[in-house]
Amino acid sequence: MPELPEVETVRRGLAPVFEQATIERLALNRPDLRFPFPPDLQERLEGATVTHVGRRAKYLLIATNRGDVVISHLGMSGSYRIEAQVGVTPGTFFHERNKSETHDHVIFQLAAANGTPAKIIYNDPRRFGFIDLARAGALEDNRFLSPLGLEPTGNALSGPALAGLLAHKNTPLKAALLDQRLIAGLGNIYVCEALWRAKLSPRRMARTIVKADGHPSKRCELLARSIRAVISEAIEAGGSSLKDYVHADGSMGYFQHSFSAYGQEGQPCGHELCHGTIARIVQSGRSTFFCTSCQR
DNA sequence: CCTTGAACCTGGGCGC
DNA sequence: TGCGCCCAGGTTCAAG
Repeated sequence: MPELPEVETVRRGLAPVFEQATIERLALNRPDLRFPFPPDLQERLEGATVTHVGRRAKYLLIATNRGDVVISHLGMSGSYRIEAQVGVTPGTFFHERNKSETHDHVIFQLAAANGTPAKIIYNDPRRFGFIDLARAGALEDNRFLSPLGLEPTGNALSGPALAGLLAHKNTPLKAALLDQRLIAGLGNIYVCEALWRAKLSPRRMARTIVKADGHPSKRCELLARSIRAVISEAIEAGGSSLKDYVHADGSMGYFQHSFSAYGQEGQPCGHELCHGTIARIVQSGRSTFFCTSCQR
């Protein structure tokens, strides 16, 4: 599910509830997700107050007043939801488990501060997500965060910067853009969308959009712009809600209605004057959608 | 070091 | 209704 725009949308949904709230209790309903939970996760979080909910690439960063930072990755199917606890009847002790609750793995029970008490619940059917814990001053040393490349938000991802990243890459563009060590935050959807916008084939070797002197080609400049644009537009739209994915507040993102390539197999290419059709191929085991006519 | 492919999981959709 | 197969937003690890 979650690529950078979805994680940013989750961050924006969680921040108002999480920030300034004290974690009264942290419930772990199993010993691990993709990896075991840090052994001291509960003792370091219970009683701590959340000071900030941030994001790096596809990672949520939940900082506390004790100098700890929870590093949360949502894998393919992870999601957070908020449950305000109002009108809980003391006699109601039986609650039929619905389907989604069977994959509630982590529950942050927040203390009632200046409002109603709430729970923030991490749910993840496939359990590809994971949680790590680091000291705020040592995030650069974290095994998950330290290898990450450029954030595709803001202006860091310029044409020349992208050329520098791709100059010696002997992989198809698709694989290069998915490599989190180069650009951090893109996933299968937004790579397909960015390549479609830049009219570049996902099969093209990455280094071929860099000129011999190391300067970016026109297409490389366009690709950098396309990546920044598709990411910022998706964030504006509240991310994409595929399948059953919804935001922390239960609402749906709507960027999926703007897909030009991803999932559009057999549809006509939307580029002006192009009469091509969107095709689906498999690259390194994953679906790629692109126009075989205009994407070169 | 570089690149590719399998593995990790569950659930939904489809054809039979 | 059930079974088997394919597919899904990501990452790590082993092997070439």
